[in-house]
Amino acid sequence: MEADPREVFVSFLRREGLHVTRARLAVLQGLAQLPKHFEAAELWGALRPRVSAATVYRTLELLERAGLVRKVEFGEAHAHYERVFGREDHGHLVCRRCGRVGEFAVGAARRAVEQAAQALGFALGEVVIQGYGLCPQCRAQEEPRV
Amino acid sequence: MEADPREVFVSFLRREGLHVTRARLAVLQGLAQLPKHFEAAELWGALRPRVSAATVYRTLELLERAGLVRKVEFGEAHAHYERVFGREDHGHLVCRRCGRVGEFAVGAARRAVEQAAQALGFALGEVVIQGYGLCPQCRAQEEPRV
DNA sequence: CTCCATGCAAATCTTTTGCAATCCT
DNA sequence: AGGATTGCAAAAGATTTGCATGGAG
Repeated sequence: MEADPREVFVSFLRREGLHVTRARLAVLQGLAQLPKHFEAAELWGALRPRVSAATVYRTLELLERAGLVRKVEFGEAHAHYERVFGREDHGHLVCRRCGRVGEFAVGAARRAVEQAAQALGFALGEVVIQGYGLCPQCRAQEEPRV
Repeated sequence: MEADPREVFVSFLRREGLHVTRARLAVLQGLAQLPKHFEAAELWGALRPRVSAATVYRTLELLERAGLVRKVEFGEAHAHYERVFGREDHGHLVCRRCGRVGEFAVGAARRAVEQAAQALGFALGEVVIQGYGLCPQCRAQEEPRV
């Protein structure tokens, strides 16, 4: 089922009584042309027709609510975003040196969190699982021989 | 072994050829009087003798390198920090409404991440596992009856 | 004595907001 | 028409940095 992102977004907007505007669609389309992970500034710079930064942020929030985008923190000063057109369930391995991001499945890990949430009485929503370290490339460069 | 935090910090500073100053010790001591999780501003406000905000940030970075503090992101605009005097291994459950934070052990979950890191060739360092949702209190308030 | 560290204030940077003009429905 | 949305520029916050003065080794 999980239809075309545009469908999803438009439905979302209608449902919320919001307008389907050119700026909003431009942002949505911009997403498709960027790597899966991106920063607000990158998206802003890639848009055509141009959309103001303010609107980009405003729209990112809507896309998040619509379930098409996820905000992720990689330990840097600014936020990163992740396209979520296909609702996978995965964690991130972030390279501390070059920022490269790898993904992996989190089946077991997620279950552990769900269990903990239940024990503490939390109604669990999103789960974030991230590992920080050195990617293979930077690792090789780092230890030329130890 | 894992001695007194002050010992750890002083050793760290010596090892790095840095000075053991009054401001640095004040920050370290301030940590002990705050809840386990705190924000830079809270720490800054609690210090006596007074230490400038700039120095608080500079010192937090040193404490992080010394392994006494961990920077954590709870999805808010500003960073949060966590005291790590006893190197536990845990994840966080963050309430989206009130910000309350619960902790839980992450044995199995961590192993899953280690396994993924190995598969991808990452040299794994820190692992962050966080769940977002509603704490019991906010949950009760949220669904007065659905 | 020589650097390192601190404070202060200014500078950065990202994200948010007020408001008048403009666009959907 | 009528409320929602946009762009612009200013505001807001958190964190960082330059630089002269004071402090640790």
